[in-house]
Amino acid sequence: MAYTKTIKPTDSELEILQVLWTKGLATVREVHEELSKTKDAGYTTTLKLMQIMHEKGLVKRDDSMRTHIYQASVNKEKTQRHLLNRMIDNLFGGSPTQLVIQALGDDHHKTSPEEIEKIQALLDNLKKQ
Amino acid sequence: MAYTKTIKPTDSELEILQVLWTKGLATVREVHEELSKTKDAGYTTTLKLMQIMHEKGLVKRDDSMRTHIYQASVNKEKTQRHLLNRMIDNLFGGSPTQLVIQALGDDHHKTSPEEIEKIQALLDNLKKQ
DNA sequence: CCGAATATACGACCATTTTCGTATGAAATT
DNA sequence: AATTTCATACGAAAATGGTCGTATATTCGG
Repeated sequence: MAYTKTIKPTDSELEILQVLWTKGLATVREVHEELSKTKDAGYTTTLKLMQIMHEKGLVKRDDSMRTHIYQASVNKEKTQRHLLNRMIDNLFGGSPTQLVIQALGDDHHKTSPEEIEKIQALLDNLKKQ
Repeated sequence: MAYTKTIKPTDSELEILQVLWTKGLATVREVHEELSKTKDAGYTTTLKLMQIMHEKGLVKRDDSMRTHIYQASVNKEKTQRHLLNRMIDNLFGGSPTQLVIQALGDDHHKTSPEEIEKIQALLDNLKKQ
């Protein structure tokens, strides 16, 4: 579908998608409660945001009841890869390797030995193909 | 310095920074020519953008001559890591491993065997520390 | 059955980003 | 010297994102 070409959720939309990806189905109130833990915005703000996301096709909703039920309509992994590709092109000159190097060689999110093993296993797999 | 905390270049600013990181020093016209290859915007648009970036401290400039000479004032790698960290937190639940997995297991930018070797070497190094 | 609570819709405001037109002056061309 | 070219500065429109107030309708508790 063509929509993958144009996924460009804003930061706020991404926060909402995160919640929906975790919960699967959720009402505006549920999403809002979740966001309230880390963010400070009014209920109608969240509502409006989700309405706009619905117009854009980022979320689906069941509005057959008074309280609408939302869910993400974009796939989590696909969205992640899409935004990652954008970043690779815009910021790393098209080289995923450069991105990986920066991601791993950083001390803010330091990578544990177990995770290193995991990535190495993935690389071994990739090489065999 | 505190400025690393607030690096948040817009997409347009990032395009300009890319050019400056590559060229080192450049005039507005040079940056604009470069951008014109892939983008369609007027000269004064690029100029204005770069003036704003100067106000924000994203670029430095030598204005002792009629034609000003610009250069990036933010470090490339530092900016990359900063934006990457934002993405890790916002989109990958704080796990750089998840990001790396998505980046490598993608077929749009496929990773060559040489690059895999390079990453593996990096990982071996990381493990030793 | 009535008031309080809760849900959606919608319009409007404000800040930021991106866009460009135009003014002005310096330099180069003829 | 006059004209064209090219550079910066600046103002302001247009687009976008985020915020919320208020109107209206539905549901629920007493």
